[in-house]
Amino acid sequence: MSERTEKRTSGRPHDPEAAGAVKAAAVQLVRERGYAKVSIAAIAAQAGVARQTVYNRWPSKADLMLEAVFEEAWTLTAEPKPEDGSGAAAQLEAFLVQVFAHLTRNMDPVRALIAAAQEDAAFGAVFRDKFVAPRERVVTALLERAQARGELGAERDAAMLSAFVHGAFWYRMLNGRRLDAALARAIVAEVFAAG
Amino acid sequence: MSERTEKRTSGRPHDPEAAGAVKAAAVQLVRERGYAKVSIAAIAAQAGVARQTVYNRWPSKADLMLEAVFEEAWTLTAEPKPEDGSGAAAQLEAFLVQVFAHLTRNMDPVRALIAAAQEDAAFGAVFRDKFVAPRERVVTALLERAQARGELGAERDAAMLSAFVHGAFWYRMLNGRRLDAALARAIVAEVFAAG
Amino acid sequence: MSERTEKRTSGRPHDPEAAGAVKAAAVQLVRERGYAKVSIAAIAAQAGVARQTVYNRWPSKADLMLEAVFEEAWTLTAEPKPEDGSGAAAQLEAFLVQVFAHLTRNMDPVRALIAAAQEDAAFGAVFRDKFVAPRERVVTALLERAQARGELGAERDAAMLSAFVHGAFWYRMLNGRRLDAALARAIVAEVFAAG
Amino acid sequence: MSERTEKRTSGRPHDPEAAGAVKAAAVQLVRERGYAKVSIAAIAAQAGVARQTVYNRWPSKADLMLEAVFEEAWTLTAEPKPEDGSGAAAQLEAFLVQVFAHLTRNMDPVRALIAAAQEDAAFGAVFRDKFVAPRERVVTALLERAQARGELGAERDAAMLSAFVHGAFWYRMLNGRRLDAALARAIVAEVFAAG
DNA sequence: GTCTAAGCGAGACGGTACGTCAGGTCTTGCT
DNA sequence: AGCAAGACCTGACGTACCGTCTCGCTTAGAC
Repeated sequence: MSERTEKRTSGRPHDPEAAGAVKAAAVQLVRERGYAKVSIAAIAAQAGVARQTVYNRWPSKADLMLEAVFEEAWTLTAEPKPEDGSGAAAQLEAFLVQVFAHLTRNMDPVRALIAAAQEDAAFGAVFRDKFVAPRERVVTALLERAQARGELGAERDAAMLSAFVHGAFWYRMLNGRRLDAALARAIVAEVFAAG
Repeated sequence: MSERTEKRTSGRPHDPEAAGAVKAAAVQLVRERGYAKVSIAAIAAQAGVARQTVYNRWPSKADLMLEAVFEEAWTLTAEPKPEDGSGAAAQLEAFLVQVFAHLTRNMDPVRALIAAAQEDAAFGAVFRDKFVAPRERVVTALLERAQARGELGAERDAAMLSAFVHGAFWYRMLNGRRLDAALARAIVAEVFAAG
Repeated sequence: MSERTEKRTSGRPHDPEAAGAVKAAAVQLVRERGYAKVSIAAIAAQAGVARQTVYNRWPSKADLMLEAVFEEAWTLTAEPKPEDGSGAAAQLEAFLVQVFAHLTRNMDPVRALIAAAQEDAAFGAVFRDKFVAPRERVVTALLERAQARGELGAERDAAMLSAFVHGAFWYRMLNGRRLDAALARAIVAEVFAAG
Repeated sequence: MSERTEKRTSGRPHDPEAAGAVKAAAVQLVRERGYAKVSIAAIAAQAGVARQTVYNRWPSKADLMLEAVFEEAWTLTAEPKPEDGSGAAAQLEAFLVQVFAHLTRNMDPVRALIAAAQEDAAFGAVFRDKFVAPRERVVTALLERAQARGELGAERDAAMLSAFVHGAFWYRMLNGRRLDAALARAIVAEVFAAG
């Protein structure tokens, strides 16, 4: 995620294990106690690392969390949907099921990250660029393909519908409800309700 | 908002000015600096009130904020939509315009409250009961009336559509976009797209 | 102890039980927890009395304590030593044994009062007038009678010796040692050592 | 006073100036306002140091005071009395004059420390070990040497006399009287009165 | 028998200080 | 030059008391 291209010429290199240990500790502790109750000191201690080492790499707890939680998600959902012959509705449902599964496993950290994005504008921008926007684009592209193939009315606003879709499960998630297959189905049904 | 039925039988009564001053100070400071950068001490100082007085009445900054920001909103949106002869689409749009106006004026505190609801489960429950659920019910009821009058397909899921509607502007708001009349129009258009 | 001569003409009279309950609660709590850890609120609660009622009667915790602890001691030691025919040494020893018994029973409150007298000059003055000076005078008078009867050298400084005597057991007490009959005997022995 | 034998192997070392500044500020403020009216926050501010830094090093105000006030006194009185050929009475008087001078300069902090020792048993123990006991031993040793040289009756109880001596000026000091050369002379006179 | 002054239980109020915690920076010696 | 360790400054937290102040309610002696 942070392939810093500038080569540093001298000095001790970054401990390759440190970053991983910190991220693992961060995710674990957040799942155990919740984001707000985890301090950087606690993460460092859990990782067996000095507190400064955390500061050396991430400017804030939220940035660390973003990297820790979404490393896996990134590769997972960034890949474009393959044209597998199924209809757009089925593709969307499959995508949502996949996303819901990941979110459900990381519910607390994700909610915490969305919260952090509200309170810190700079982090919010990074969060949207790295996490929110790509997913929104995936759905928008999917819907546009559906329109091109006549599966969705050409007069519909694909970008707005994509926001509807994400909004629907954000709203559920942020209000503490479950994200399950039934929800994915219901969302898809409403999106395609008008034929 | 706080129709406390239990009569305080004895003891010095609450200073009626203090609560108002604190809430006013809270709203003002949050608008100026943002929720996270406002301390309870600063609110108390701005209100000309002892810090303990704030703790006497509200268990947390979020609870204070909830009361401070939504006192007005409550009376505003709790009132049932009058049957004014206009169509459901127009009613929904009017409702959304009204809500958007209030949210826009209180954007930062509202985002902060949603964030707080993510980090503190107890507060989240209160927040949902007092603020989220009533608004959701207003829209659900509106859509159900629309179904009863044939303005919306009977097979649609009114509750889910209501979540769509709220989700759409939550998603926008939480990602730092404006809530304007165009959005209200677009939401209504998509909801009623399928006739 | 507080025969306020000014008669109040009207109004509800002081509750006669309140003062007693407060003093009893004060002594009990101090013996249980130590002076510093007892708040006026706790005393009032224990006495089943409003906090203000305590403030109505005593200007400070120390004043309350002084009255609570020494009501009994006052009558006990204020009475002049009877000329009972025994020698001055025996009289002094008897007096010390009596004082030690009372101090031992109220060790913690007494130490707390001496401490309070160090930290609050106004209270210190009262403490000395009401408690310290009378006891010192008793011993001084006793020693002067001893000099008059030739039991103590006329060249000795009775006032200084009295300070020696009190100093000896203050020093012991303030350093957490017991005040027992052996100490009384040793003090008397040294005072009369020079014949 | 604090020969901490454990070597700190790593980590940032204590700021050598901070501790000194804090102790100086503590002594100064106590002399100006009295112990009870000095808060840790005020000491830290006066020293130009963070409040937490004070908590880092001393568990309580009393511990800080003990170290601040008696650093000088420690070296002063811990040194054994040189055998300078003068008599025990003269030696004792010289010692008392020296002690009185130091106490007089630090009257308020010392009284506060004695008070603190009454209210906090743990601190009291430290206070006695570090401050009271050594001084008592100096006098006891002096008196025992006097006995060995026949300047003081062999039948006298040196330890008790030492307690008399200290008790005499504690009693004076704790009752707000001055500690002057006349008192030193009077104490010595009474101790050696019996020859 | 009202009136009225004062005590009382209760508890909010303006304050001050407490001790804790976290964040982020800086300074050691070691690798 | 990164690392482990840890002291440092900053600032907010929530709690505990303090002493004062209002309430509504007794409780008597004065009118």
